[in-house]
Amino acid sequence: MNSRRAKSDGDGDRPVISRRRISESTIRRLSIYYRALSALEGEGYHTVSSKDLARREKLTPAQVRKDLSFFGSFGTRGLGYPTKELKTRIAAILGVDQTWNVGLIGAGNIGSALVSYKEFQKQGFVINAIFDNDQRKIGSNHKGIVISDIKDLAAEVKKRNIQIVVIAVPAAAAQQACDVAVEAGIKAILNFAPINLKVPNGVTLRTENMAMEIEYLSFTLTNHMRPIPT
Amino acid sequence: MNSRRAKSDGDGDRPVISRRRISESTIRRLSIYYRALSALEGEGYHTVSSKDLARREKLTPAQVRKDLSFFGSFGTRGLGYPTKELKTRIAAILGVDQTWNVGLIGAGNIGSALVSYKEFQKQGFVINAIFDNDQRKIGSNHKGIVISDIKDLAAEVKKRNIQIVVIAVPAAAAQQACDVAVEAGIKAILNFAPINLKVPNGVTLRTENMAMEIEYLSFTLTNHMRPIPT
DNA sequence: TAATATTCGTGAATGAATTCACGACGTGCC
DNA sequence: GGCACGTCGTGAATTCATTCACGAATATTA
Repeated sequence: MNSRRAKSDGDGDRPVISRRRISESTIRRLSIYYRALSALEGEGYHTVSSKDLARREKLTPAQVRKDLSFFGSFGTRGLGYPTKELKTRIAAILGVDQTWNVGLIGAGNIGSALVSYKEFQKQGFVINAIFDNDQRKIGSNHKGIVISDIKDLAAEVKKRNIQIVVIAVPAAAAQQACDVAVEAGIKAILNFAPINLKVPNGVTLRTENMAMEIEYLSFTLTNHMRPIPT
Repeated sequence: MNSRRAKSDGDGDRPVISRRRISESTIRRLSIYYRALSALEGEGYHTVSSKDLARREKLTPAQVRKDLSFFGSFGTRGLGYPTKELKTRIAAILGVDQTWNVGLIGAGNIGSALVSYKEFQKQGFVINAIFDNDQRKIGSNHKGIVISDIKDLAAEVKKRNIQIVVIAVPAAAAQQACDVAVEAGIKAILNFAPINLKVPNGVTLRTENMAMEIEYLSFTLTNHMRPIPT
């Protein structure tokens, strides 16, 4: 049994991110830079150096420069980066310069919290459909959004042009919810259930496992380790 | 006759960690193994091989073995790992074989959701104090827990032996909440505010940034990248 | 018991990410 | 202009993480 990783995407070879493979860490840091730049802009800074940015977010100047260099040359030697313009550029790279329609599966505790989560809205992620399979919830109004039957997900996805689905159902129901979303053609899923979901090639899945983070804390407390900052 | 060099007589079988630096990724995977083992135990497996575990969680067998080897030799050659015992061992390493008292700052949407989050309770993380600075909320009862004034945090931490604090307040108030917790002697903080908090040495901070995860999705959609599984 | 099949544990090899170090370029001052 | 200084952009060096590969130990079967 040859279990070497098959490169089975031979069919439609997409123009994968033109240049090089960008590491996950780099993308995460872009989010960090983006937030920092928003703050710096508010504080009135017109330019910012890699050193400033690094100190502010506890990174190294070299890393900031290297990360940004994957996407272009945005800085001016001797001066730094233009705050506002860099923010705009990063927004375009991350895709937060547009509005994304988000569908939420699960109208429970976490789901409800996400509907009101300001940070999502601020970045252009708009939840405009909620799905559940509980007949008592279906039809009721939640923060201005009527809760739909999950059976109607495919139809709603099409009607509302939903591009991202957030799964906030119990672990036992998560895979099924995921399958429904995939079946409807969704290519990006954010999962809050503490379980490893299976998705086909071509679908991006991110799992937000809150239990994992708190277990990390319990590990450091238990082992009296020197803490590792985020 | 021992052909291989005998283990250096010094640290032959030390169960204690701290020798080598354990990487963050390894700790995260321990959480994954722990959850997988719980499931496998429920499914009736008495033993599990690194291969099984790896396939189940989309990792490699070598990585599973390497991760576990940092903490000891738990397996039996030719057979695999004893499911139940390994689970117990990992629980001890992660510190989820005990109850942790958790204080929650912020009785808003996210805070409320966390109080009801089953996975926390299941792993022994018990929220037994809630703090807020909104006078209208203070004194009211939330799922059986009376909401306290954040001014009383230090006293409650002592009284209830709280070891972990979860911050679920708006970004603008997060650093202040964090400072109060640190001042009260808390050594482990889980932060849900989308901001980089400053903590002194000796305090472990983990930040759960949900916006960052959804931005990752928007990045992949924007750049038509090949998805990277969680 | 002996022969074969599994699977662990781990040093070595490889690969990936981070940091270093320096040339190039721009600013600001005299 | 000329000089001193600051900062970017990036190949090279380094550090860190993952995977390979194989000996040792155990299970299984005949």
